[in-house]
Amino acid sequence: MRATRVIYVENDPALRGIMTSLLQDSDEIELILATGLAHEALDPEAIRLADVALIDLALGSGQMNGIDLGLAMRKSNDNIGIVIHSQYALDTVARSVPPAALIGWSTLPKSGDMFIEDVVRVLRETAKGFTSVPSSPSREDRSPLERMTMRQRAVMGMTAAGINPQEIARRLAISHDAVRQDLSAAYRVLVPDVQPEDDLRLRAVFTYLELTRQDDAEDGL
Amino acid sequence: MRATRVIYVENDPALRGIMTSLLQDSDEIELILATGLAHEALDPEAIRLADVALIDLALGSGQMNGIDLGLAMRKSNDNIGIVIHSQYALDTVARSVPPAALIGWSTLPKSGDMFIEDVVRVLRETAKGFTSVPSSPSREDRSPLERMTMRQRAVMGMTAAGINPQEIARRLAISHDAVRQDLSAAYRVLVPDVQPEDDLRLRAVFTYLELTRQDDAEDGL
DNA sequence: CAATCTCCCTCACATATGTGAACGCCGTCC
DNA sequence: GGACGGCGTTCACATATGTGAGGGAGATTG
Repeated sequence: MRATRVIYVENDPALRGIMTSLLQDSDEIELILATGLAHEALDPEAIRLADVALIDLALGSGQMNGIDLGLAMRKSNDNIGIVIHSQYALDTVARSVPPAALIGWSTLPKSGDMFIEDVVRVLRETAKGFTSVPSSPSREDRSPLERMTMRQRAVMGMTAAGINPQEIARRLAISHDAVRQDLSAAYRVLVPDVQPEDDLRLRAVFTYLELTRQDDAEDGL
Repeated sequence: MRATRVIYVENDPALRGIMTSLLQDSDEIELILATGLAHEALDPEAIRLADVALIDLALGSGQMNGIDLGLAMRKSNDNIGIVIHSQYALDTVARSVPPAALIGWSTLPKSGDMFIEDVVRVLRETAKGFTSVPSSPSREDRSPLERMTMRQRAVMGMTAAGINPQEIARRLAISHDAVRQDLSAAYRVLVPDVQPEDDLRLRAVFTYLELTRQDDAEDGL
């Protein structure tokens, strides 16, 4: 089995140095390019040779982000694997990359206790076309609050404060009908399984308060 | 007026037998459960149906006392009346029951010359929410909760639990119209100064929860 | 560009809600 | 006894509420 050829793009020189030497020590990896500059990583020749690119998500000001860089590299090599390396916000990958182009994309958290073996494994599997992007808040499994629009949240918030729909309409400068539509939509999200004995508005307010209270608690962490 | 539904808990089989037959003879009383065992009296279904419980204070060794049993029954039915029956130490009721939970509690001395009519009267009044323990608040300065009928509290309690009026009507076996009247009356007490921007039902529920939560806090004192 | 999506808006309609009015039923108080 | 007050019940009626249907603007995809 030949070594997996890797392009490595990392903004931070210290981290780049460490990872570079670790990758060079591995005989499953052939590091063909390591750089901190996006435009250096866009060398078509290198990209065509590479099996996979390990790219920092935040490449610093004045440079494109790692996702855009990965997409750009795909133009020179349809089948290059892209591993996005970041400390946080790895779910932006799932949101930013068109689903059809997502084959062969992975994310790799920058954690303090990472092992080079794991990095190597992710690189090799992504090079083979495996996709492991964290199931991001897409569609079904977003939290109820995330599944509501800004204005639906505003309307629910005011309702939960005991303000009636007409006053909400006045304060938000929208029609009474619009408020009721927002409420209705919010109910669907907050009370997905309405029981015949439920007081819909109260149930919705209770779940809403529960959810926002939980958020407050998380703010403190 | 329909018969007052009673749960009777008395340790002493002899007394229980006599009282049971006396209560059964009264057509103002419907005895739905008579037992000497606290755990039998904790049947949630019976408690929910009952208007009032007549409970011996000293239920014998190995059982909780009548006050604790009464408090426990309140967990299945917030608004059940509790009449504590005892030969002595009736003032422990006032000391043991949190003041705000004391609505609808009465004491009944076990005297040799008691008339069944008196028992019936105490049961019926306690069922209606009347409180007759040593320190009963005067009519003038009653808390909002005390200014509500027992049934209004029941209706508000269920509303605050997110149950809609038709289901409340079904569970309390009263008409939908009656529920709405009770709600309306409760709103007047709980939200004395309605602002034009208020959502009346939500405001009332919030004050109600506030008031009953205060009761919970006093439990810890 | 056309096809979708998403959000927002309006309209219509079936119910639900809040409340005044009026009556019946007890108890209480002269 | 009669007047009275509180509670429960029912009725009527003006609004409020919840939701389906459908249309429009703007962004995204193919």
